[in-house]
Amino acid sequence: MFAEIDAYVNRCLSLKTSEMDYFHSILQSRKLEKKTWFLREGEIGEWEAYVVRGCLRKYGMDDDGNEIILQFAIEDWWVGDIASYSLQSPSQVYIQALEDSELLCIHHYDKEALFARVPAFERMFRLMMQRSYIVLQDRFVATLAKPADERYLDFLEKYPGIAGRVPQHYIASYLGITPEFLSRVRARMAKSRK
Amino acid sequence: MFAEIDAYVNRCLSLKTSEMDYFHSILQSRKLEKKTWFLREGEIGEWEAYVVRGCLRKYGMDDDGNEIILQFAIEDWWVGDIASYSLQSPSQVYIQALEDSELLCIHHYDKEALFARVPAFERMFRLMMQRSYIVLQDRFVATLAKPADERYLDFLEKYPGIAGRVPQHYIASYLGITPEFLSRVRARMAKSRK
DNA sequence: CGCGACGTTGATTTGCCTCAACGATTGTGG
DNA sequence: CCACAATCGTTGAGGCAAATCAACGTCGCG
Repeated sequence: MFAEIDAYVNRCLSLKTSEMDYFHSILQSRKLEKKTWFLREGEIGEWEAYVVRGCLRKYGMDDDGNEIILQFAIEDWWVGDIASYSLQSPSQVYIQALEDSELLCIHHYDKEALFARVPAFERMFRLMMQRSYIVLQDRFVATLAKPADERYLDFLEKYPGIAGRVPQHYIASYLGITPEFLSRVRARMAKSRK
Repeated sequence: MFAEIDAYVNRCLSLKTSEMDYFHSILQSRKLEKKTWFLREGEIGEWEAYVVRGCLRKYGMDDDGNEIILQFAIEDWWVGDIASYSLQSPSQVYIQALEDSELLCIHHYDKEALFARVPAFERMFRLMMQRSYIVLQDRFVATLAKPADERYLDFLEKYPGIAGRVPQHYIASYLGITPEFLSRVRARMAKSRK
């Protein structure tokens, strides 16, 4: 049950058994059915989750009611609304399972207690935030600087595991384009490859 | 000399005098003249900087040679290329002073040593990364979801201190539009306000 | 079977870009 | 202190990438 997350932790830290045991003791296992929500807009993001199995999406709504996908989370990723979680303020995003999923969840309070008791975990979550930031910045630059077809190819290359796993219109949203336009991009690409 | 950064630290941590002294001992004061670079593309980002006084911009280049502004850094902000700094790999961005500036710089190795000696600093930099991530995510969503004129108004409201301080075409770049288009946006707004 | 979720395609529109020319301001060397 | 060059902002004409709106085919599934 803890095999995957332990490997994740050990990639960043080296801990005593007792510290690892404490970490395990605050994790809560949870199963999430396809199409159910882990977090809804307006709720306080009290939980952060490590994905053991499955696939989720984090998304927000713009003023016209269009969804904007902020993140896909598959195995070995963390997902949560950092803004809401850290400020304990109402969330502006939704987090929803796209497949039946298995999570290990950590509560805000338990995380703070964890930091107090095993400060090394500050490091793990710092490194996690750093990686998230780098990924987001790359994506931001690409969205401004590259046309949609290149961004689509980049996505296929970077996340081959996700592309075949989620509906196409979610990928369009992740890329910052409409489903219709992604369809045209693909049609154009298929034609030019012949 | 350390007044501002000490206040920054004390907002996150409470430290002993000896720990603070050690922190001071690894900081290196540096002045940067207007239009000179703190970091250039291709260099390794060995330094991270706290801005005591002045104003800098961090920017990348797209394939057509257009600049994309990733961040403005004024007083009480940190600036550095996290990707290059944490991976010690060649930077893809430039960091340049827009005014004569005064920085407190910390070297990659000294930061690691600091973490080893005073683990509480992991917390400070974790919180810093979190805030940066939240800001970037907001900006990303706005760039996808809102038209340029709204983003411009948001910017004026959010960073009144920056808007009057840097050339307009840098703000355009920050907003993800061309200088010409920002000029038109402003013209339109001035007309409709009459 | 019938219905909803999904992808495709066509016609039209639009937000923003490109290129180009032009004043105004700033800064700088002689 | 002036002359000249950058730098900066504005404006116009034309173009393009992507959005919008709408219709239609196709699956998977209760």
